[in-house]
Formats: sequence, structure tokens, C-alpha cells
Amino acid sequence: MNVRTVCLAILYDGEATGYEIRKLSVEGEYSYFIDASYGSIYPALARLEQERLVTSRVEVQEGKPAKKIYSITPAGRSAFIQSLFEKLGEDEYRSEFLLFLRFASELPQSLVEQRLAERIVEVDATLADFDRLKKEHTHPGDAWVIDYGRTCMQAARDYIHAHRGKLIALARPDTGDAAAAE
Amino acid sequence: MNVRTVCLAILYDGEATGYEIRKLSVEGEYSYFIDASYGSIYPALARLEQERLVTSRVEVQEGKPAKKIYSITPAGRSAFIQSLFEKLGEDEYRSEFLLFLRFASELPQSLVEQRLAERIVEVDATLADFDRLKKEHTHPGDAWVIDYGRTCMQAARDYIHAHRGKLIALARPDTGDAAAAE
DNA sequence: TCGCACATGTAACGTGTTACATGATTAG
DNA sequence: CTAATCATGTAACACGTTACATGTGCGA
Repeated sequence: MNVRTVCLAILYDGEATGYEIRKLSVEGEYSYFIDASYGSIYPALARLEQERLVTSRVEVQEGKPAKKIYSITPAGRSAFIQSLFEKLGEDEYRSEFLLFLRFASELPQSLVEQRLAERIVEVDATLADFDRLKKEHTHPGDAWVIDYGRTCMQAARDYIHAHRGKLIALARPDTGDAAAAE
Repeated sequence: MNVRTVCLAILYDGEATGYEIRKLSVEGEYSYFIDASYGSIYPALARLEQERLVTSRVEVQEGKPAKKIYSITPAGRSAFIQSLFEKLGEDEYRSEFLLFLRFASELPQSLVEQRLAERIVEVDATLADFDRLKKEHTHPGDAWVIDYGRTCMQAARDYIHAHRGKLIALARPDTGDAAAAE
């Protein structure tokens, strides 16, 4: 899933500027799909405009920089939907956190304990964010997808909570200093 | 989490060749962390050797190409563990499947139904793979991490199974042809 | 005999990030 | 007065993938 596709998906639901798309992709509902920067969004939108899949109009504002508002064209809509018919890319999950936990036996107990506690707090925050998102959702499929994410997150949270003791027991008892390597 | 770090993690548990590392990262237990190709692994190993974090020896074989077996050095071990003390990168999850489902209302019922069914089969295969992995695991933290993955996958599977009807109901009734794009 | 498994490596290419350039307004 | 928000865009860089180059032995 590239920035291009995400731009089309966002514009499918309504107009937006590059600035807004970036915000959605970092903080909004799309942050669970991608995390795009300006350096990728602006060129992607320019290319989509060249290909006539989106159009733009400039809105001058007083006190603020001019906005370039993008809209999806009928061709853009059908290209996007068409892409959903084609073979989808595989889901991918990358977790440095899990790599860290895998090496719990080589790490100090206090660090493992701290990271597990932090993670529970983070997951709870994400769970709360899902609730906010659910209130704001516009798309009919949104609620389903948000609840899917919610269910997985909740399972992760419960697992960590229930089994963290086992991992902490595996870790190296603290020695006062933080020498754990070797 | 880059290829470099994954190479160190794999070599932490024992010697391996670039060829084997790639296999582990694509089919093996590391495939849940990364999916690296030769084009990234060989240069990464060469660089790690330059930095003295790994060493290599060549093993000539009859009938097969010579192997270059890499081992981690004490400096490599401590550099890797040290990296786990530093702030970890965030987990990331990218799913074209969820993007697809979000647009269920724009897609034909039969396609949505098919993709959901396929996904259940895939998740079941992954679940079975976790069981295989658990039998083969060497690391003490492995079992915990595998069960974590298992728990999340199981929750995803159950959710899809229980709620798929809702999404299918949202989709466009089939018309015979596959015209769903506006 | 066709293609896969073994095995290493490079070059071209794609895609995205970070940092830079620019600049007014507003909230603390 | 300082930092953040709004707003667009480019250039340098990092990192990874795909395809190419090379070659043997084995099973279907």
C-alpha cells in the first residue's frame, strides 16, 4: 500500500489538501494504514493530477498560506475501486517491541518490566483513540474495521497483562548497574 | 527494524549464511519481523564484517557452491543488546486487506465474501505455522512471543468469523457482471 | 529435460524520509 | 519572544527490491 493509493482512498470520501492528508495519515484514521510525510504526499498528488485521477483548485486565504484543494475525478474513483479488485498486497507487521521481548533473557528485569508496563499504557491509549475514531467515522465500512482493530488490540493487551510475569521471570535479575550484554 | 539488526538477532542464536538468513526472514520465525531479500542481506553482512560485529569463514562443499558462514563477535553481541536498551522504533501494521474492507460498500458482495473466506483460511495456516515454530524454538523468549502472535491472530480470526455477515450485507448485491466502480 | 535448491553477489531502480526553503498568524 | 500551526514544495539521502550474472546437482 503506497502513498498514492492512500491519497486516492482519502480523497474518495471528500476533498482535502496535501497538508490535511498528511495529518490524517499520521494522527487520523489512516495512521493505522500508513505514516506518510510531505515529501511523499506532495509529489504523489502532483502525479495523480497529471494522470487526471484528481483535480485541484487553489483557495487563497487571508493570514494563512494559500491552500491547494484536491478532489478525486470519476476516473480516479474507478481506478481506485479497480485496484481493490486486483490481488491485494500482504498484510505486514513489524515489531521491534517483540524482537526486544524475544531477548528478554538477555536483558535486565527492570527494563523488561518497564517496557511491558509502557506498552500496556500505549495500547490503552490506542484503544481510547479507536473510540474517538468510531464517533467520527463517515464510511459504512469504518465501524467494522475499527472494531476489528479494537478486538486485536484488546487481545494483545489482555495477553501482555496476563503473561508478563513469565517474561519478567526469564529476564536477568537487576544488579544495580545496567550491564546485561554478554 | 532494519535488515542489519535482524542479521545480528539471527546470528545471536548461532552461525548462519546469507542464504539461510534470507530463508529465515522469508519462511522462518523471522518472517513475522521482516521479509528481506538477498540484495539487502549480503551487503548488510559485508558491512557488519567491516565493523567487526561479525566474522566469516568459507566452507567449500562438493557439488554445491561454497558457503560463507557468519558468526557474531562479542562486540556484535554487545552492540545488539545495547541497541535493545535504546528507544525502540514503533510497531507498524499495514494492511491492504483492511483498506479493501473499509470500502466494502463500493464492492460486489461476492468479492467481499470471497476475500473474507480466503482470509480465514490464511489465518488458520498462520496459526498452524505458529505451532510448528513453537516446536522448533530455541530461545526462551520465543514461546512467549509466539503465543502473543497466536493470541492476536486467533482474536482476528474469531472476529472475522463472527462479524463477516455485517460486511457482506453492506456490499453491493451482485449484478452478474463485476461493475462496481461508479 | 525442465526447473528447483543450493549459494553469492552487484546494478538499476523504486519509494519514502529528513532536512531545507519560505513566511504570516496566533497562542502561551 | 518563542513555539506551534498553517501551507507547499524540493533536494539529498537512506533503505530496500528486482533483475541480472554464474554455476552444479538432483528429482520429477
